[in-house]
Amino acid sequence: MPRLAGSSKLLRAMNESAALAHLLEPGMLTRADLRKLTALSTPTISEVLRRLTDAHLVSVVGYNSGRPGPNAEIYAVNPDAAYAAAVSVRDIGASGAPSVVAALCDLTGAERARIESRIDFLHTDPKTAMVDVVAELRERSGVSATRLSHVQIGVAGSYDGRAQTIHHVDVPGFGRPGLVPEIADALGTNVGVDNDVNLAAVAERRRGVGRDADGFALLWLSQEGLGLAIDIGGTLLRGARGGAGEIGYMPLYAPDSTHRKVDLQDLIGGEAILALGRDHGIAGRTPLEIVLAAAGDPETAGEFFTHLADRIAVGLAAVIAVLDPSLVVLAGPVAQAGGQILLTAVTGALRRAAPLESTVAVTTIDDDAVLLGALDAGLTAVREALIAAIRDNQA
Amino acid sequence: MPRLAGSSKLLRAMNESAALAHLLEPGMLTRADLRKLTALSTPTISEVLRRLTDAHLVSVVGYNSGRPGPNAEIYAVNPDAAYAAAVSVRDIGASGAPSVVAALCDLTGAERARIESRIDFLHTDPKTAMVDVVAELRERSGVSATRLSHVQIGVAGSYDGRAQTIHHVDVPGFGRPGLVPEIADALGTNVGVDNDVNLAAVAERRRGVGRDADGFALLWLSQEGLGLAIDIGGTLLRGARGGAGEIGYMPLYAPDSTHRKVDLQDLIGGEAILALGRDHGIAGRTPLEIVLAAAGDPETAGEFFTHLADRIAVGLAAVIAVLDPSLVVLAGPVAQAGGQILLTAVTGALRRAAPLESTVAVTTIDDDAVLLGALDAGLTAVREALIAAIRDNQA
DNA sequence: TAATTGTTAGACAACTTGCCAATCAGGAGG
DNA sequence: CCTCCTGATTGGCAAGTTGTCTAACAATTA
Repeated sequence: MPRLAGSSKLLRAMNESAALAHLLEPGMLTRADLRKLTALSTPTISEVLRRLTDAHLVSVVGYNSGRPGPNAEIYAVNPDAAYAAAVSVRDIGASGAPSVVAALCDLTGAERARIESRIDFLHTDPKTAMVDVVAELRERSGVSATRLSHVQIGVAGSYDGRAQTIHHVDVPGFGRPGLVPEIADALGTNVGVDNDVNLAAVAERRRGVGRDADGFALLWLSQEGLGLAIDIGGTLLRGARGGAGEIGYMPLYAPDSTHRKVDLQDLIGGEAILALGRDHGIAGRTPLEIVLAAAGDPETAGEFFTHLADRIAVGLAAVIAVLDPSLVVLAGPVAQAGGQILLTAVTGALRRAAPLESTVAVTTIDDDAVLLGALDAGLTAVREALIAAIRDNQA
Repeated sequence: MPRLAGSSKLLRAMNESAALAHLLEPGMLTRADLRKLTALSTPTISEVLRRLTDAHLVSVVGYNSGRPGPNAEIYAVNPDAAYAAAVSVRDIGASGAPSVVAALCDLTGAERARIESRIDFLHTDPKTAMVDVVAELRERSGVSATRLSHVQIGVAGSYDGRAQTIHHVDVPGFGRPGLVPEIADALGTNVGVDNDVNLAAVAERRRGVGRDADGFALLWLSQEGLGLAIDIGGTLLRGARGGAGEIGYMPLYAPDSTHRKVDLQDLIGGEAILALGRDHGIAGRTPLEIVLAAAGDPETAGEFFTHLADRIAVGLAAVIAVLDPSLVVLAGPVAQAGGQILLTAVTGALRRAAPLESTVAVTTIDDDAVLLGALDAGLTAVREALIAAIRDNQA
């Protein structure tokens, strides 16, 4: 595919990139390992490593012992070569949960700082909020501004990468056109924005049940709403204007037009779960409380989850018919609360409703999936930037 | 991305590949053109072209005149360097239309032969049928077996590339596991199989309204059934088992459970169109006849197409919610018969039903879209094989 | 002693720069 | 109108540069 042409300089750049790439996917590698991985000769590997260490990108972290001969040097990427930060922004809601969660990690992915705070975006400008949060992250972890190369923002809304604008956001101020470039400018780093559900899918791909899947669809059920993320071989499907997966607005077919227009949000959104809970006599003020209560009450649980699963299957059947994913992941606070009971219910409902069989699973991520996914996304952005920089600076 | 490493041989291979790739996307190029495209120096370009001509992959096709200096040689890819064939297989049906349409083209895409025939697969083994058809194509065009490097088969069914098996086929015999490798073995070429709708989308991408789209969804409405193809930046989304886009089986939500289970096929499949025609008093024995009759009868047409469009919008709304395509293409014989009237009706219906706005268009391909798409797909396979062969033979 | 690590030296392959001859278009002069 | 000169372009050749590979070697450890 890459119809790339060039001279020996390109060759060197490629070889360095390849070595760095192998060292980045968490590897403590000796020269011999790299020789096998890249099929380069010993002198070349030595030269490449010399350059990378000179650039402070990799360093010797240990020595291999126990085998005949000199102890081989073990190389690893320098954790402090670059950092990535992630900020997860969500609507405050009634729950009083923190509206901003942020973290910073080094090049190996180790988390160095985390902040949770309640910012009222009705009275705070998004740009200054982002700048302040990132500044505090840097302060707490002692990271200089120059070494922080990417900030990944996650927000509930669809991000139009072409227009660099966030659509369908509930959080005040974030819909303003031109905001993202402004933030990038103020931060002095690269800034990525993505849908929160998409970022949760990134986390699921790297650390969750999606690790070995060649693709999956992730249905996110939260207090506020629902969303879908589509992972195809590790890359996310975003759609023309970032609107892919906005299935909350998916209209449902009603044969007799006397019914008012129904969409999927009406079926499995927060309000719908509240109503469904009431119908089954389950107490709870929020959707999450209801699902938790149902999961803890085996008697009524079955009925409740069967009905909920039938509704979920309505949406998933359409998704499966269109995408044929090998795996469907249920995630988000509500789905996580439903746990195994919900999983078996949905599996059964899908077997009845969907023509193609897909494996269904519940997320295995306990931590804040959106934040972790944002960290992961930021990290890969940093790594690709490093590799590309090496490829270009010398070409 | 390609963390490729190597030595000078790789470099030469890459440069030759790059030059060939530029010559393949239909280009009559001089050395100077290639210099600008590849950023290589004159001696290198000369050497590369010398090798490519020695391999009979490219040749001088003319001379550039009118400018000062010697007339520059114009190079182009040798049309006879390799050939691709395409076979479109469809169920015979009641129409008596040919069940097999096949064509063969050279490396530039020029069609050299085309065959239409009626093969009754109840009494003919698919393998021998394919071999015979390809043999006749070769005979008519005078192409030797060694130069035919790829045969692309299109069939109404989902192809599982991993298991190399065709699922959900109506044509007898084609569902047999192991058939595709057998055909490839008998033909002695590479064989690709794909869904007919997917191939129509390939044609739409290369020669139709999808040419400049960064992605589109193509809804195929034919006499027999319906299908969806999803193009994302030029690559087709096939799903885990090739089942992506099988929206005929997409179940529709019926609020009151007294209704029997309805799927999209029941709404806009052939039978449904027949029934809809009857309801509107439109005569016709086949769905195509009905739509043609409706399109020719302005009085009842409006009503008919409005109702049909409403139903189409039901399916498309789900697709749009999941994928957010920038363009939706209506294709297939039925959609083509509906033409502009259907287009405006669907556009209106979608504006009412779908939350995201997508442009809708009708296919602009008059010829057999599936066959043309199969040719295109086969051609790109041949080209990529050529490029890869150059890249590998010398690496 | 044998195996392994990492360095050094020389050879090889491929690309680039710089130079040169050959070629063609256009304009000036006879 | 014909001829010749100028300028631009094409393509080839030689020398130089860059980068990798093979091979030999010193050093180290079980």
